[in-house]
Amino acid sequence: MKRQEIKEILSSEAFGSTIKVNGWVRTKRESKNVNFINLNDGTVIHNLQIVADVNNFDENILKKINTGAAISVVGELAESGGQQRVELIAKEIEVIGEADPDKYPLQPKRHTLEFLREIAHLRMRTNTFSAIFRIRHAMIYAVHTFFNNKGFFNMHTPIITASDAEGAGEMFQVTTLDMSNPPRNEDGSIDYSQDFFGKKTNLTVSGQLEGELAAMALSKIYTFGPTFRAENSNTSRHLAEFWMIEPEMAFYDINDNMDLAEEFLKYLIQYALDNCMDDLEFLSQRLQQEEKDKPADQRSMELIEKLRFVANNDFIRLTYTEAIEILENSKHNQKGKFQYPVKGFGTDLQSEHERYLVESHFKKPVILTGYPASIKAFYMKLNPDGRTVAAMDVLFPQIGEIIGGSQREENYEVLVEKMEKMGVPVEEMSWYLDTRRFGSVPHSGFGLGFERLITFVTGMGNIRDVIAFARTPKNCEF
RNA sequence: UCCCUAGUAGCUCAGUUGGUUAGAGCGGCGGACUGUUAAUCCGUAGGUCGUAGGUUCAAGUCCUACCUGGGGAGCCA
Repeated sequence: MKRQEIKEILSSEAFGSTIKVNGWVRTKRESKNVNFINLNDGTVIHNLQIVADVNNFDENILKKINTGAAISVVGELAESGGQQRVELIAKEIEVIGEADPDKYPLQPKRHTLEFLREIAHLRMRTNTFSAIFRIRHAMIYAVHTFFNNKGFFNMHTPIITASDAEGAGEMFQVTTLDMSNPPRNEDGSIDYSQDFFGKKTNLTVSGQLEGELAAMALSKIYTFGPTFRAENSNTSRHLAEFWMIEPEMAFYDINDNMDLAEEFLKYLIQYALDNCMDDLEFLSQRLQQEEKDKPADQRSMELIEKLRFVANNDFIRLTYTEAIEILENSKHNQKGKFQYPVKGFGTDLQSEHERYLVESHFKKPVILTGYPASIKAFYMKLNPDGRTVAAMDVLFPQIGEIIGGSQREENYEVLVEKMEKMGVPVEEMSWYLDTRRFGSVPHSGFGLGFERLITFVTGMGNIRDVIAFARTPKNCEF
């Protein structure tokens, strides 16, 4: 008999028909005459209630039906008199895999996210994490759908790279050399000519530079791949291994770039609202339980309301210079409430400043542009004023920078000059500079941290809870 | 990497100014009862108090170092 998935069973009208279902036991309630088993197979957040008449089953089988056990049930679909619409009256039950209740860590009780993080191999079996990973899948699908609909081409850019000039952070080295006895040059330095690729190599910190090469041929491309940063970052919004989406578009200026970024984010959020409502409602309820313990002024907007708000309202766009002005004139600053006082053009914006703009001043997502050239990467296009660049950061409440991007410097001479000024090795990058030598055009792109998006959409507080197995400093379990 | 904070039963926590045999709730197990909803009620087992040193007649409690978790900062997506 073919197994049916709980998602379809729960919307079925075929009362009286005999069906088979497989899944994992969430809870069992024992009565004198019947046992109630809540079964979940991960296809949907809701459980199917199995009703087992104790007189029809061997006591030893019922005893093995504990929280976490995998079972297969054949039974008759029936209307339920309880909280659920349908239930399954069991005729046959097979215990496929037992779960010793004395040892199985997930018991029917509230667990903290910190504890569940330690048992990440089992936490997908909880409502919270199964919801998160279903939403994560939907967002992956939505990313590809969005770009495909717009005529973008997906590029797989290299994971291993010899370029250490991307300037996006510390890199993980990739080597096959014997670490305890590496070959050495006469001066004592390591001889990488004997390494696998004949040179020093690392894991990629960004696919952008290769993405630019592709955009100079295919017009509009995007990458969606793993990204590795060996920064010693211990925060709720950083991972050493994460997934990044990087579109790159020829003939797009900074305004086209902003339009795309805003449309993209709204599309993704709307997609979640249209396709993941069951899971979002569950996560929302979970969050509201948590919020109950907080003082009223620290509570955040309800999850679904927040997502609708972002999907339906225009983002605020302003320049760095305007932002500095707002911050300088704010009562917050004049009362000295910023830990880092705002002192005119050139000061790098701190988290507290970004949060003030997004969460207190505008209460909306903000796109900041026109940053001082001195605090941004070499490849960003220099504005006519000669001191700012066409950079853009999209700032979201709670998570801060969700997108970072820019129009790229397409002028060969200007780019080389900036590289030399910032210590980027020009000769090693000649392949990159070729795009500016031959048929150079204005172009733009940005990077979206996928897990930061998922953090926002699910309302989770820690980025380690929206990736299956988080890699962070001193942590590479599973 | 820096600042703050925590580590006591499977989980979440309490444990007074250092003072006898270390407590609760949840979960587990046993039983009662019941078409139940994380069922309810009664009973029961379960702890090298993060690790290593130190102070003291006496340390879960005080001191030092280290490890790990959490919050914040920097770096960024």
